[in-house]
Amino acid sequence: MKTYSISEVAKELNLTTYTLRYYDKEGLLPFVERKANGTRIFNQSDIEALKIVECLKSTGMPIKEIKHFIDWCGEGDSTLQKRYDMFMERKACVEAQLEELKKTMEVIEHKCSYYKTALDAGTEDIHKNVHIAASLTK
Amino acid sequence: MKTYSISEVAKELNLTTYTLRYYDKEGLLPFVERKANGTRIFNQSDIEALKIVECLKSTGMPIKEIKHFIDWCGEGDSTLQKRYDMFMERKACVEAQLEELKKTMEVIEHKCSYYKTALDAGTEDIHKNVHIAASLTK
DNA sequence: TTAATCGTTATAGTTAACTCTAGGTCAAGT
DNA sequence: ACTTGACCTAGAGTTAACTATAACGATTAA
Repeated sequence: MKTYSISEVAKELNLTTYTLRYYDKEGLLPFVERKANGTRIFNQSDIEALKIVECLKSTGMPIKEIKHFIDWCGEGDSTLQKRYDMFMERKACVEAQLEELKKTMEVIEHKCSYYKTALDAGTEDIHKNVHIAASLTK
Repeated sequence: MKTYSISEVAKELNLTTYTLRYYDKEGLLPFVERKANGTRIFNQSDIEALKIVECLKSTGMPIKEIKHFIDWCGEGDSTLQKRYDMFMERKACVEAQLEELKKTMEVIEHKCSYYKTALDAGTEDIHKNVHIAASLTK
């Protein structure tokens, strides 16, 4: 089975070796094997697990909570409900984030067109006189 | 013209007075007026400006960069291009975030169904034997 | 008049997530 | 043999964005 060094994994996942060792220290990588001298040996499933860690992180989940999930995984079928509930909660959380981000996008797009108009006019004042301007072009 | 105290603004925007004073200290609220004794007086347009600050913050923009934008606003029409460019860049940034979040959502939803199946079966092993199971039901 | 409440500043403390340094081991190449 | 480079740990340092405290002033209700 193919194995990977810590720097290979770091490169693959766009992380640093510092970060990976930090994750390990925080208990996020209890499954990673070691050589006799202590060197970490990662395999493909370790990398897949790290991708889930990164996925949870990208939902805004703090590392301490991700550790709970990792712990549950090690406890077997008795924690299936907890893990299911966790992912359902993450789903709701991401849905809310998507909604928020869409609202943010609307504001940003409004600002883009605001500044486009101002830029074309050479002055922001164009927006102050918007009613007058509208009446003039009618 | 209606004015607002710092705690009223905090309540309205779901922030704390600490945060608002912190923003002020960081140069995000140079437009806020003061009473003779130093008390801040916010008006409606200050609140609107703060909503833009919050919008920029929700795109992941750091406070120091938001300050640049605030400074540009105070410098008038000579900075219109910079401000337009900034919002266009923010737009691209939010688009990228939306893409990322959609990918995250796919992974999370996959995990939800993974754990739903495991929960129904009472064991996670169901996924290890997925090929055998598939052949049995055929 | 005095106690509470709200405001102020300056400054210190907190938290999360890294990020780095020092000092060490070990295997490979010259 | 010795240098180079990748690995290790423990622990210190950094950064952003708050969050809290202390000490003070002004306003208001009892």
